[in-house]
Amino acid sequence: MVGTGEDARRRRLREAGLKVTAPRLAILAVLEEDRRHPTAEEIHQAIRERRPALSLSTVYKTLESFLRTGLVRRVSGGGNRLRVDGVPGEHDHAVCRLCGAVFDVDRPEAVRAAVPRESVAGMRITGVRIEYDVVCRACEARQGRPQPN
Amino acid sequence: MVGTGEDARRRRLREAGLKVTAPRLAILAVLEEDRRHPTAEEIHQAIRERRPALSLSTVYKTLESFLRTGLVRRVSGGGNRLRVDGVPGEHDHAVCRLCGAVFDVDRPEAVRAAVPRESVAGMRITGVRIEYDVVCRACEARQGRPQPN
DNA sequence: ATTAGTGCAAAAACTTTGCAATAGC
DNA sequence: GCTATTGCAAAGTTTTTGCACTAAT
Repeated sequence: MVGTGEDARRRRLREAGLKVTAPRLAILAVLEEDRRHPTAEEIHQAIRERRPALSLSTVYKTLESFLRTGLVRRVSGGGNRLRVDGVPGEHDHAVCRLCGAVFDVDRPEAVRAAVPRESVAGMRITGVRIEYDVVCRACEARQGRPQPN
Repeated sequence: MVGTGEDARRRRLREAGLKVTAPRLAILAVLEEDRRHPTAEEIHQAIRERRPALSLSTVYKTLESFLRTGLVRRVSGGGNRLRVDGVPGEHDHAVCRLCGAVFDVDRPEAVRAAVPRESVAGMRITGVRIEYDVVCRACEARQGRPQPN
């Protein structure tokens, strides 16, 4: 187990070679708690309630450093906005093609076993992302009036 | 075989319920020929050489209609820019984490067999996207070595 | 003490929209 | 002829940048 408290967050940051700062701890905490894979803007909003000083630009810079050091991975999610997944562990995502919501789904053992991990087409693999396009339940229910996108 | 000539393109458009127009044929042709999964801007540039009137806004509108009718599928590619794949057939993508280049890779039989196709977490699947994060050869050569992570 | 990280404002990049003109069916 | 599609310009979003300041190591 990795642990979910602030201590664990400090450790994760240090291990990634990043300085431990309040914005980073806060962003990491939001990513752990909010499993909807919030956009930069959403993270910013969530933290601003308690820390009004946090700037959106810091959120972007922080996500960039998290991405660069592998602390989080990118998720396509809805539209073209930046979304990341901060929860470690091999799992995949289902993205609603109508509303853009992102859901965690776990990776079946058979898939785990079959997917290449070392290299593909002669290039070294540093990560594998599997995404399912779906229509989520809320949108399925709302289907009478499909949303233009 | 699907065919790669203009006739085939006309047919694909009609079957998707879209009117056959010059911009659409041109965009479809670029997507077939340029396997780098060009961004909207790149498609625009490529076509402008021969058809200066084409507007970037038409490229976006067209890609949106292709996406909506399933003529192309979305690829995450580098950054958050819109990139699509217009080549039918089940294949996946390797995305260079440094330069954002996208390469087609085929889906091994074992993966094909293992990946869920019907539903996931109770939601109906309409498509599955598998993406490998890699460092492409050009970047590997340019950087000395990929970033440890 | 050093250097990475932050916040602000401004700029850049990317995408969408409104509308009149045009072309496909 | 009717309607979808186009092209342009303008507006809207999202992300990046420069820089002076602050805080972590």
